Amino acid sequence: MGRERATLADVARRAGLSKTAASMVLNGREGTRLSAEAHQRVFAAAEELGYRPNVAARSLRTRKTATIAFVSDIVATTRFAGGLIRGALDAARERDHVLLITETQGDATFERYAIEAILDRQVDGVIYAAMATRRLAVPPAILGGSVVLLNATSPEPLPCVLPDDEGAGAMVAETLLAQGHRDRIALIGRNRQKELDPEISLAADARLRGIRSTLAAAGVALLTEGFCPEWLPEHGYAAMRTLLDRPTRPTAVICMNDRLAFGAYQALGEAGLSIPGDLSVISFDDDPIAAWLRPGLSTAALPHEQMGRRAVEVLLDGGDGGASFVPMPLRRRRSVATPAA
Amino acid sequence: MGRERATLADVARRAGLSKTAASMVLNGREGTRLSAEAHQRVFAAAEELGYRPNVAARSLRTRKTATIAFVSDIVATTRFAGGLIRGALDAARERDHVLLITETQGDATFERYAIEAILDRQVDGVIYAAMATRRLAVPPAILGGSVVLLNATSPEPLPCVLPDDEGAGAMVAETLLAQGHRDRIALIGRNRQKELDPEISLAADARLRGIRSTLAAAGVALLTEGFCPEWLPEHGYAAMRTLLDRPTRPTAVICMNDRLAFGAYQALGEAGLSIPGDLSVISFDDDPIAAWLRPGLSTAALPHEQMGRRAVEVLLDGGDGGASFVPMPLRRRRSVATPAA
DNA sequence: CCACGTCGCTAAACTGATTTAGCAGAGCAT
DNA sequence: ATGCTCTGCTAAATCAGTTTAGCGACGTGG
Repeated sequence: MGRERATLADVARRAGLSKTAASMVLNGREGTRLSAEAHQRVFAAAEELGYRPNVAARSLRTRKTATIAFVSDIVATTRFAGGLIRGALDAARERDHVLLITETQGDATFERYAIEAILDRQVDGVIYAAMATRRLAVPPAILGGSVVLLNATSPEPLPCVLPDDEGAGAMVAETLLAQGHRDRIALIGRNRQKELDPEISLAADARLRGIRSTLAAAGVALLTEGFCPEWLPEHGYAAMRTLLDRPTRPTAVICMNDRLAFGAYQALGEAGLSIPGDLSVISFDDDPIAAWLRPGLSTAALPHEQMGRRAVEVLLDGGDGGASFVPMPLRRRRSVATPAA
Repeated sequence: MGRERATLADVARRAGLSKTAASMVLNGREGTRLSAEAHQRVFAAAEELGYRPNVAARSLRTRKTATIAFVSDIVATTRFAGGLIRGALDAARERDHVLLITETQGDATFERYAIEAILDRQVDGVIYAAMATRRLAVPPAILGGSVVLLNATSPEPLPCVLPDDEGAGAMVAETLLAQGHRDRIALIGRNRQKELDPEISLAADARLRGIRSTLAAAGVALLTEGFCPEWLPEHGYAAMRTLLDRPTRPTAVICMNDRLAFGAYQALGEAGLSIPGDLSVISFDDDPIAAWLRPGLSTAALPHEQMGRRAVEVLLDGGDGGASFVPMPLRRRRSVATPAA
C-alpha cells in the first residue's frame, strides 16, 4: 500500500471536474451529456493516480458488493470438490466478482452464523453447495436474494446445477455393450439408503437408472448387484471377493464410484486376476486415484470445475430458473476391453 | 431478507437515545458515561429489531472489514490442501472473521488481479498460501498490511507457518530403527531439483535431513536412494522395481510421499511380496489413499488443518514474527513391522 | 425581445456506521 | 452569586462513493 489510495475526489480535482462528473464517466453512464474532452480528462486523471474505487463506499450506496458467497456443507474441505471452487473462482473473476467462502459442516449453529455473516456483507448472491449430490433445505433467510444450488436440489423452485449422473450411467453401460459385454456384467455399490433418500444422494439412483435403462434397451440384465454399506475401498474389496466366489465370473464390473473400484482392483490383484484381460472395470467420479491405478481406470468424470463455473454463470448472467445438468465425460483408460471368448 | 434490515438509527430511535449512544453501547466502549439504564434500552432495542450492523458502512469508517484474504497459487483447488482452508475457516469463524478466497494459478496477471480485488475490499490481512511447501516472492503491494505465509517462506521477513518436515523425517527414521531395521533401509523419491531449489520445494530437503541425521546418529546409512523425476505413483512403481532387481533386498523403504508409496505397493503386489512381512513401507503426507491401501500405510501426516488454523491465529492474534512449525503426527497403520530374521 | 429547450456540468443529499467536539444540568467550593 | 468540575448525553463531521435535482449559458423559434 505505502501511500494513500486516490479517491474519486482526487480524480475529479485533477481532472478539473466535479465528483459527479468523474463518477459518471468512470461508470460509463449513458445519457450523460459530458463532453468527449471531459471523458478524456477523467480517464487520464484516474490512470495517472492509479485510482481504484473503494468497494465499501460504493456498496454502501448501491448495495452491490461484487461478492458472491459460496456456502457449502463441507465442500471447501473435501478432495472431491476443490474443482467446484476453482470453477466458481474462474467464472467469478471473469465477471469481476470475488468469492466469500463459508462452511456449515452440517451444523445448524454454524449455518446460522454463516448466513448472518453473508447477509451482513450484503453479498450479491449465494451459491449453496453440497459435497454429495443431494436434496437439501435452503435456509429461508437467504431466499430473499438470488441463490443457486450447486450439486444439490431443494424443495424450493431454485435454479440448480447438477452432474448428469443418469447420462453417465447410460454411457458407462453403452461402453461395456460396445466392447461386447452382454450377460455377465456385474455391479458393485448398490445401496438402498443412497438410492431411496434424496437427502442422502441423488447420484446413486440416477446412475443406476441410466445403467438399467441402457442395458434393458439392449435386452441385457445385470448379472449380480453387490450391496455396499458405504462407497469406500474396503467395501469394494469385499464386494469383489464375494463376486469372485460365485460360480459364474463376470466379464465386466461397474462400480458406483472410483473408491469402490479401487477396492475391487485390490481384490482382483490378490486373486491374481488381470484387468482388463480377465475382467473389465468401469466406474464413476474420476477421482485422482483413477489415473494412478494400474491399469488406469475408465470412469465417468464428475465435471466439478464446469459445475462451479456454471453456478456462477447462472447466478450472475441469469439462468432459466430450472435445473442445469452438466455432462459427465467418460475418461477412457485401460480398464475396459473386449471379454475373452 | 424480506423486509428491510434495521439500522443503528432505528435502534437509537427505539431506545430513545442518539445514534452515538447506541453505537457506543453496542461496541462496548469503555469510558463512556452512559447509564446502566441506557445500556439496557439499547440492548433491548437491538435485540427486538434483530439489529445487525452494516459491514460496508462500518468498514467505510473504520477501515476494518472482518475479512481475511486467502490467496493461494492453487491451493483451493487441490485435494491436498482443502484442510488448509478448513482450518483457516474454523479459526476465522471463532474470531468473527470471514474468508475471501482467491487463486493466482501461478499466473502474474491473475495475481495482480487478485491483489487488486483484495486491496479494493480493504481486507484486514492476507494469508498467502502455497500448494507445495516452498519459498516464494510476495507481491509488494500487500506488504503494507499484515501478511502471513502459509506453507511457504519468502525472502522478506514475514511470519510463516510450515509443516515440521525435518521432525517428520526424524520420526519416520526412528520408527524404522525402533522396529529393528538397520542397514537395509532404502529410500524412494530423491530429487535434486526439489532438494536444491527452495522455490520448488522445502519439504524434500527437510525430510531428507531429518531422516539422514537420525539414521547417522544410530550409525546407520541408507542402503540405496532411488531418484524420481516426480513424486507420482508411476515413479514410485518404477523405483521399487529397480530396487527389487538389486542383489540385496531392503527390509524397509521410506517413500518421500504417499503417492510414491502407492506406486511402491503396486510393484510389490506384482512381485508377490507382502507388506510388511517381506518389506516395511513408511511415508509422508497422509494422503487419503494411505488409509485405503492394504495394509494401511504408516505415514507422517501433513497437518493441513492445524496449519490453516495457525495462520489465522498468527495473523489476527499476532505471532512472534518468525516461522511457526507445526508438527507432523505419525499415523501408525500396518505397513511397518520388525524385519524377518 | 422573450420564452423555451438543450447542453455541459455541479451542489448537495444520501448510504449507515464511527468518532470528535461539546452542551446542559447538577453538585460543590469559594 | 460565581466559577468549576463532573455526569450523561447528543449534534455534526466523517468515510468514499452514487444519485437527484437543478443551474447557467447558449441557440432558436415565434
